[in-house]
Amino acid sequence: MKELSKTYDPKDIEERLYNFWQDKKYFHATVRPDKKPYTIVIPPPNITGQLHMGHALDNTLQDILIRFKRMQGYEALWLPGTDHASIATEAKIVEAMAKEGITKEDLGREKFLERAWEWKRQYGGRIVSQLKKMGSSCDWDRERFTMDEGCNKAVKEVFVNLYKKGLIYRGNRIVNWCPHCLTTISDAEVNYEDQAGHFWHLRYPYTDGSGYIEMATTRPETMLGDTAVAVNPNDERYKAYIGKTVTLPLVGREIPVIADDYVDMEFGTGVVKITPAHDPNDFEVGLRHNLPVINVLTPDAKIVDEYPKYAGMDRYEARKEIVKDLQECGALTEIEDYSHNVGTCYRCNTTIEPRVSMQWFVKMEPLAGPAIDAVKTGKTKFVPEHFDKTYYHWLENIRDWCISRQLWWGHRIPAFYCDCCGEMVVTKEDSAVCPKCGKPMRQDPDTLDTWFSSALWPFSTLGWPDKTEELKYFYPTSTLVTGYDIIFFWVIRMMFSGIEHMGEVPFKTVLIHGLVRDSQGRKMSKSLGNGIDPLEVIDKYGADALRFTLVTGNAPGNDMRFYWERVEASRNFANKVWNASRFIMMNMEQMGEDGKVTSIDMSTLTDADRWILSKANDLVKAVTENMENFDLGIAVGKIYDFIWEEFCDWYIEMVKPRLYGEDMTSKKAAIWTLRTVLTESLKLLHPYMPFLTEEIYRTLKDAEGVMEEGTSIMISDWPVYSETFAFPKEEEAVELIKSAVTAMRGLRSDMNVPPSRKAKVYVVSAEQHVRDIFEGSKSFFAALGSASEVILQKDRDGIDPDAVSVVIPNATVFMPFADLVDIDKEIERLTKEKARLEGEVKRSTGMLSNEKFISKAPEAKIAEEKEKLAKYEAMLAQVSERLAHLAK
RNA sequence: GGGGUCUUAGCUCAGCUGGGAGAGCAUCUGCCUUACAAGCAGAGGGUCAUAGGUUCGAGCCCUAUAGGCCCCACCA
Repeated sequence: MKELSKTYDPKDIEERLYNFWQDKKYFHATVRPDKKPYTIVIPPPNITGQLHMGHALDNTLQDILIRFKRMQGYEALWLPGTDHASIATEAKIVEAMAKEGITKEDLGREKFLERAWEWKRQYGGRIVSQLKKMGSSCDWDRERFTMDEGCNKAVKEVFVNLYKKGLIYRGNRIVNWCPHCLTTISDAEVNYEDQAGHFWHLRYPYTDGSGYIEMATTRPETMLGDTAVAVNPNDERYKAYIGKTVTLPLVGREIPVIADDYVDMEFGTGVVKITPAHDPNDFEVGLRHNLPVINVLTPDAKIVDEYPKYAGMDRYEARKEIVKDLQECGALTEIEDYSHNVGTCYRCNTTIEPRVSMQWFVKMEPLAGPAIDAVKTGKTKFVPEHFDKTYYHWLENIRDWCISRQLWWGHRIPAFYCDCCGEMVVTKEDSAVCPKCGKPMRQDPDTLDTWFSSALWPFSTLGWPDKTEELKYFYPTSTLVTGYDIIFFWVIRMMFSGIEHMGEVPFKTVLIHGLVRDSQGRKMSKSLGNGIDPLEVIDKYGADALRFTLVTGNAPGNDMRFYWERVEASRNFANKVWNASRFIMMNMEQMGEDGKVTSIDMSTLTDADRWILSKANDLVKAVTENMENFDLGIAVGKIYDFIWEEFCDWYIEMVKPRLYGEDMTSKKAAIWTLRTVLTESLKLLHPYMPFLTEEIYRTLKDAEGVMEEGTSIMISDWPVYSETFAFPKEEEAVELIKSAVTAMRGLRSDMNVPPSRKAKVYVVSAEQHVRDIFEGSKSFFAALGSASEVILQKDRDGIDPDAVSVVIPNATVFMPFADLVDIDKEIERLTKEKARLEGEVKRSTGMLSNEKFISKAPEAKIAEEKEKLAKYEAMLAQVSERLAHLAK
């Protein structure tokens, strides 16, 4: 048998076991019609990314579920992969190239893509190897990439399908434009933040010279593109002016005063300048009134050449100039401080610029409806449930999704144009010939939003559009695990895509988790520099400790704070398990062949054995239920409590006298029980702490002499609750003794009697069965209660009348160490105890004499309360009697 | 403006279908007891934000209030 070190050291164990699992193909899942599938697809991390705490949490949860289900006998597939992350990746590559002094354009599309793929080869593997360090049991044979051939095929299929159905269209619309990334971004990719700005009050003169109309703007530079001034049709102040024209200062353009409901009479002067090219609302107003759209900005947000005075100026520079000029010509009347909401690019934080351009869109309304219904009818459930409200709210207010991006890294839009006649063809083919003029067509230069391919992830990774066996077997997937921050980006898009293309929801449950924050509750971020590197945690405390920390005491959907102290506590628990196992195996070894006892005559089991077996049995039931309900934090808490308190602090201590004794039958029963309970506990703990449990499990199997080359806890059977191991009577018996021990320890502590000072202990009970319980557990009762001898009696005969005592239900325990005891202190103790019991009796009596309680409460509850009352009354009587005696 | 969520021990958080308030850390007191001092045995510490309501019974359900956080939203 292997020697186990005194403390658990994860360092040399983790990599070895991970390789062992991989070599044995234990992570691999195949189509097996005889088994039920359980499927999770990983939220693919960006290839540019490094493992952070968010990944660590997300992947820990997935691994727990997949390991649990695998042990339960499901064909458990955890399908991994990475995301090409078009904007993020392209930005990084462009940045790297900038350092070499070259631009995308210098390189050209083809060469740039070569570079990008090279980048992917270089960094795509990094995040994968980091996931492996977490212990993630992904089926790496099925690893995918959102831009691999299969995903590309799926993307083209979907695009063409939706286009044919009229759900994808091309249009000249106002979109969110990032002047830094030089691409459109979707509504979901815009972050809004409050920015301090100004309100510039302007007056435009009526062309007929009849005065001025006043309004305010936060973006004076856009006035160059104004094509109207709008008022509310019901606004009495301006009714007379509707239809007149004003002359745009600096520009000299004559523009109309129009009436539109959009204008709020109450706000400002009730007049709004309309710039259709640079404001989404103004664009809408422009459409309603047929206003010209005059673009004044270049893609990188500089003033266009049409305005020579400002041409080439950056939008903010131009703002200063224009404000100055407006002031000079008297059009600017006032500057007011004003804080307003400004949209920024979620990638680079640049203030976005609404811009009118020709883009591709997905028509959302027909897709959103079925996605809403799927959750309403329970086909897909959110855990916790309340996230369905967020989901509905988003889908109910969704706007068309702009999917074209002016980037090179991504899936190219499968549309082709004829430069000759303007014909357009949408096709899955790589090239097209104009059906009208027979000339080769030019493919759309744009690529698709990254999320367009992520949306197909649950089925594209299983082979769709081909009708593969995998797709049939593993789809729909079982559980999606992700953070609440990407419900909008990803979850809803997978939902409508799955429903639309597969005819079935992509997953049955969405398990939502929160954010891992720093110890002060702040978001971990690069700019704050407060991020904790999961790899550093693994290096210092082991992957198991990290995983344990991330799930303990956390409820689904809630954020958590990261504390090193908590990792330390987790590490301590790992060490506890390690040492308990070490203790058991040391004893097995000492017993030689007898230590390998593989079967047991149940009749040789003691009350203590039955008690812990029964407790373990209960635990199996509770943990399994909790895990099936995704209450992983609760489940792991129960495992922790059981192992540390019941098993280590109680059972192992109870069993020591037997292990150190001579009675081989009793020893065997003890060893068998220890081993059985340990094995069950390890299995329950395995999804949370895979490395530790595997290492112990294999060592234990070795000690039992049943180790085979492929022996592994991860493919062992999940424990099942069994009536055979339900021992309610023994549970009760041992709980009684535990309460006696606890009471005696408390008394010794109060009286300052050290455990080394042993004493005779008398257990007095009129009831035979109580004396029997103590008789059966004498050996460990003495050990745990620091007794030199335990004497069972019906009454107090022969016991030192001044002996201190504790009262438990139906018995009094006397410890005669008179010389050590302060009688006044003892009286004080008993008086306190008496008061407590009187309180209990009062409460219980009150409840039971309440007629409404008796008539309305469930019977079991009433019976339970009656039992309690009887118990407390008996204890109270004993305490009172002791007190009366001592008072004399 | 709309929606969500939180408020429980000194700190960070659990508390699953309503039935006598829990953990970890911290604090205090004893213990190097041959698995573990990363440990063992004790102890202190809470009007479960506030006010109503439903109920035999509320930390949990309902309503309002206060404060914190988050998301969504076109007020120029």
